[in-house]
Amino acid sequence: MEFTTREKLAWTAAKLFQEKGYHGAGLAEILKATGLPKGSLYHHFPNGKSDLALEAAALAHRETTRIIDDAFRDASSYRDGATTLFYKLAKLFDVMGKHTGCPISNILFAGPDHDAFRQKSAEYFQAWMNQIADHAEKLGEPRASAETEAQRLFLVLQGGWTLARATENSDAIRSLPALFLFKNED
Amino acid sequence: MEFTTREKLAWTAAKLFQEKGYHGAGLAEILKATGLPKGSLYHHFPNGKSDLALEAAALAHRETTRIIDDAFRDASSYRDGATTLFYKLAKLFDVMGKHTGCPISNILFAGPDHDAFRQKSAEYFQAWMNQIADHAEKLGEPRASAETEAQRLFLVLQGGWTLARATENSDAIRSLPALFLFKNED
DNA sequence: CTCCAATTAGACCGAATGGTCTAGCGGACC
DNA sequence: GGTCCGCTAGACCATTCGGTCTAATTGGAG
Repeated sequence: MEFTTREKLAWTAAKLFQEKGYHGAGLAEILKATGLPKGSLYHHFPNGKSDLALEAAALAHRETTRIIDDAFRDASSYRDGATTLFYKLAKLFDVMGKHTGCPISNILFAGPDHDAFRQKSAEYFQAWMNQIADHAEKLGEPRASAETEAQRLFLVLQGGWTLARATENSDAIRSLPALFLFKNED
Repeated sequence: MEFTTREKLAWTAAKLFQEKGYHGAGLAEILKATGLPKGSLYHHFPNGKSDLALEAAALAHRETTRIIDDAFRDASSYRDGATTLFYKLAKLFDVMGKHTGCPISNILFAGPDHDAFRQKSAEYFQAWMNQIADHAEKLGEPRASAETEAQRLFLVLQGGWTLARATENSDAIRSLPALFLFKNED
């Protein structure tokens, strides 16, 4: 994997912020994990920690967007795609070490600039739901129903991830399809 | 409201931890909000911040337990009780200032003693789900279905609360009954 | 090779952090 | 009224925090 210095910083920060939250992860810790000196950080992110957090959140957002598209690309139905997505995310949770939370809320809810950060989180969440709704529509759901389903999926995923984190067990995420995808009309 | 010094500390800490997370809220800030000196804190909580956080989480847990019981006490059906619960929590979210997260995850996920804190969170979450399942059973649901419904309610609530926080709007919580309580079998 | 901008390197800083410690207040009890 | 003890009060401490600054290094262009 070829990472530029800037990318290395953002990825490492994203991982640590997701585990410990914005205030829980210190610059020294992030720098030590990358092996880079402080000068590099402030060269690439002139505003320091808050810039880094914003970039880390943007990175996590793009990555998640990619995972969603992957899950739905070859899906034959909305249910199929959603189930694939849950399984992909459960696997991601395991790979990340079972201690990570939702990147967006962990990075952006507790940060400084309370309002700017919070606004970004709402924007990212909405983007995910729109993206999922688009896939649902493409797979045959009427638009209104597609949007409802997308919101349901998002809500449930947040809850499942939280429970997985508390129990250190990704089964909480894997059980979501059974709980939410196969009890409803059509 | 008659508060002992210890209670005042725990309540204030709970509120600030919920808004800013364990590391986001400093002792100085908590102390300033209560008007108490540092000596009082370390008299009542010899282990300092981590003790205080544990007590704050326990407090939030008991309070939530009380709200759940209240919501289901006079309910004529599970749906009825669950709907009341969502509305009560939406109101709580508004009263708390629209910036609070789930007390348990905000206090316990990011704290020190990683494992002890995490274990407590799993314990509290499970207690809530058991409590809701008991209410569901009492209201006529078969045990297995009651447990499933309780888990569904918990997951959805976590997600709804997160979305409410991002949008600063409790409607995300108020819309949960429509999204999850009225589309299923029976 | 020379030069120059981009980047790395890390010493250094003031402020804030969680935590310790001693002094003293004030009510209960004899 | 004196003494004792639970609690309040806040000065003080070492450490860590995010952030700044200057010097060394690197790599490409001429």
